[in-house]
Amino acid sequence: MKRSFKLYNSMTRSKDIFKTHEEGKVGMYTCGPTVYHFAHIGNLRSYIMEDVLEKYLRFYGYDVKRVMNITDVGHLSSDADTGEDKMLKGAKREDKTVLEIAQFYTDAFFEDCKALNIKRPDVVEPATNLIPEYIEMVTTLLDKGHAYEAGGNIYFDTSTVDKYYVFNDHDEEDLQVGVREGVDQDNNKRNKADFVLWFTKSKFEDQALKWESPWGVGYPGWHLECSCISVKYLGEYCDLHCGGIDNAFPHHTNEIAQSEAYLGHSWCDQWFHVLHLNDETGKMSKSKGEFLTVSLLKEKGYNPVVYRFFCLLSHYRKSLTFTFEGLDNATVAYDKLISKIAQLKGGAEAVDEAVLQDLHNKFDNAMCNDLNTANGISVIYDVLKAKTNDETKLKALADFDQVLSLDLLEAAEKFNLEKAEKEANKYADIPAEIVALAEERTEAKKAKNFQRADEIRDILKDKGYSLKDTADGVEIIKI
RNA sequence: GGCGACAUAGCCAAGUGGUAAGGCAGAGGUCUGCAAAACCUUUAUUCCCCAGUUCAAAUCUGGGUGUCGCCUCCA
Repeated sequence: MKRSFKLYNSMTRSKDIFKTHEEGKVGMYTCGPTVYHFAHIGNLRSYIMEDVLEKYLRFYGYDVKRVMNITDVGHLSSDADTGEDKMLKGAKREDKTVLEIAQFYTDAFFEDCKALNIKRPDVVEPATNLIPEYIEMVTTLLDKGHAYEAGGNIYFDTSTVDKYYVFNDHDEEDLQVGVREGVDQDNNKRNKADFVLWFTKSKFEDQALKWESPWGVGYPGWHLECSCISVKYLGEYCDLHCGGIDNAFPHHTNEIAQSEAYLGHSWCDQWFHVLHLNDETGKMSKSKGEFLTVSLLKEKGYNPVVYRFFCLLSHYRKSLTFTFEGLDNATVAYDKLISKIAQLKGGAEAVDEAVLQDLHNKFDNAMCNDLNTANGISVIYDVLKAKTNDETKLKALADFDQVLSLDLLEAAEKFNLEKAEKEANKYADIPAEIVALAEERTEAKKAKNFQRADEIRDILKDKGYSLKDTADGVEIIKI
């Protein structure tokens, strides 16, 4: 019997049984990055968890179509006249054109994803590719009376939808405008929560990207792209929409309002939000200046996959504090895990199907309970401890790794290769004199002349080498 | 000011009414001359605090406290 997949839904605020509009098929939308700078590892936490979600849906048996946008235009820090365009800011910072910036950071983003074993979505669409679709949506919203023109811009009128605050019980009066520094009130708005669909009166003299529209030359507002890209590739119904928790309001709230107003029916009922990665000072944020990237982790000698492991060790719906101590902890745990897997010898025996099924169920049980990756990982330890043959264990690990993507088998194989190579060249960089002494010590040990053995160890220590007896002989380490 | 989430050992973390998973670190042991590695065993009478419901609460309810997030940069 197939287990039902329970997933927390931010819209209902409860763990619900996952459902789709079309049997067996999932249309999944992910809010992609704004490509004005490198992604930091906090951004990537969301993409890692969404990747696990996507892979689990496939593991479960769904046919998944996943769509992601790339925000390369229109993401302003505010609708008011002081708002900055993030892309433009990035371009200025690096003395490049907006398009160069977009291309560079899009490529960088997918490189980071690759390092973290995040699969590229089936469809990746830059926002600037769908201008005609945006114009069509805004036109329809104006025709239906959901939008209005004021002060040169087109706004969405949030008072025209039945329920605007879908994720929380905000009271319009209690919303504070300008909580953040640098955000001012826009007096063109009829309601506090109204948002811009299309800018025609460009606030930026040097705005690089502008398009003709029925309302004059301008550019789209930020929220429009996700609605249009989703409708274009997934049709009128989106089964599952993902993103970081900070996007729930206003971004996702606005997407829902405009999409439903445009389509005339409900659009997406299931929302998956990943909580933030914090550092010791709070939320990790690009605007604070310093932020951690994948390449920085690599520079410091960390394996990016270990960061993925670190993320999977905790639940996506809990904020996670990043510390290097925590990452070190994860590194040790990961390396131990890999060295244990490396000792498994496959191929000799037949897979024990009953045990394999049992392990599979255990893993599936953890994952179908709101994607409990921490429990999923502890099933890896269950596999290693299971009373069964190595072939069955390897099969089970390969099974889980379709979802976890922790390189369990690949890293183990690499571990063994490196071990063999190290064994073959173990004395390559060691002077012959030292090797001779080490061998003499081994002989002394065999002859139970421990005094001489320790003496040689001391001599070698003075010369800058330490000895470690291993199962395969003696290892000489340069200090 | 409003809205929301979270609080479990030295650290990370699971747990969704039936008597506290797992990992890291620590302790003890086995094995090796000693180390190291490996393996085995062990580590929370109690889950932020105070009431309440119940035969039974980390789990449910009410009230506190603390931390974090959102309220037009963010994932």
